[in-house]
Amino acid sequence: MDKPVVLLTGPTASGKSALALALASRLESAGGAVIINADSMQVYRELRILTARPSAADESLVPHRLYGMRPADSPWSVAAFRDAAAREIADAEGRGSIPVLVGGTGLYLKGLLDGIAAIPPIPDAIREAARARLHRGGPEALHRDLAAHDPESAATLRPTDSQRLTRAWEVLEATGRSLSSWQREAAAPVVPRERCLCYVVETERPALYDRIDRRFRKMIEGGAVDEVEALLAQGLAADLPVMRAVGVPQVAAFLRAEIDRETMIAQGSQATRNLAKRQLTWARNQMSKWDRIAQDSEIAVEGIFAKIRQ
RNA sequence: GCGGGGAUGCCGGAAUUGGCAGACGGGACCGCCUGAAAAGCGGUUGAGACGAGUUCUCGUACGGGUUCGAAUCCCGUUCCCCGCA
Repeated sequence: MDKPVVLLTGPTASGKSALALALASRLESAGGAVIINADSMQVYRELRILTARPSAADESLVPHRLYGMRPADSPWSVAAFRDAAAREIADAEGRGSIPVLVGGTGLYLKGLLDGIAAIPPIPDAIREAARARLHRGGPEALHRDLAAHDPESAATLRPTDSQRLTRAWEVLEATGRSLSSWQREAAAPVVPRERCLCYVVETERPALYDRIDRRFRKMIEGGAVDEVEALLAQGLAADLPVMRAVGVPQVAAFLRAEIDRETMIAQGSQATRNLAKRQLTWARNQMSKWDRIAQDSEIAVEGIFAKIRQ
């Protein structure tokens, strides 16, 4: 029988990475494991501290893939992840290792299990034109324009949802087809669900929020400000995904002397808690069938290990 | 002690200067999610009651008063801030 693929998720600061590391170490005797990043921000090379990426020491213990391999000016995406993860999973299995995908980006994991519409890449010029249109007329105007040319997609989007409206517009412009029609087509899963062992790390919310607060402060004390300063020194476009990583806007405001250090820490912690809240909502509703595992690594690791040996 | 200013949901703060208190923002909670997802977006949120909704009662530090009507005006009390002693 095929070896399983392990998927591990949970809110930020829930201890996913440590759990993955413990599990991968435990799997040494069973052919080994490869940890594959399913997080939208830990891919960016420039942000190790702020994204709580596994340390170099951790990476030396067990093979880690898709971490810090993307320069800040090259946007990652769910489609890029799907393709890269498919390669990494196949590669790991080719060597008899068990792929362990870890990350808090629910959409990426969904893309892996359910697939994603086969929309071709959109040329940069069209993407930029769509954004320019948004900035010129605002989301309501974009919604009206979209409704005139693609009523089906427009009907599914709120006039305030600037991001999805822009996406629908650029897809229509580039492909001549409605985003809705693309999304109606059956998408191909990367891994069949039957082969996956899917886990959500369970957390107590007050304790999680507390851990988030302490961790963000520690990030700042541990060099996050320098990290962002170096990133900003590259003079990249402000709308790149990496610029929206939790902490980057807050540290940037501090560097511009708009807020003081404590305000930066308070706002960064707050943004992280807001993220965790959204991740919890996603897990509760989109991953309701996934197994829940305790934060305690020993128990969790043994539970997953036993399941793999079956 | 004297003079001046202030006290409004969990928080910051609105309220045409006597006319629907709590706008707007934040937080919290609930939810949406197909190539930016650590993103983007929606809902609820003063308290209580019942027949459960276009319902009723209470509610702007506390106690009185004026008025058809008070967060707003008057008197007293408490606390906070600023200035002077």
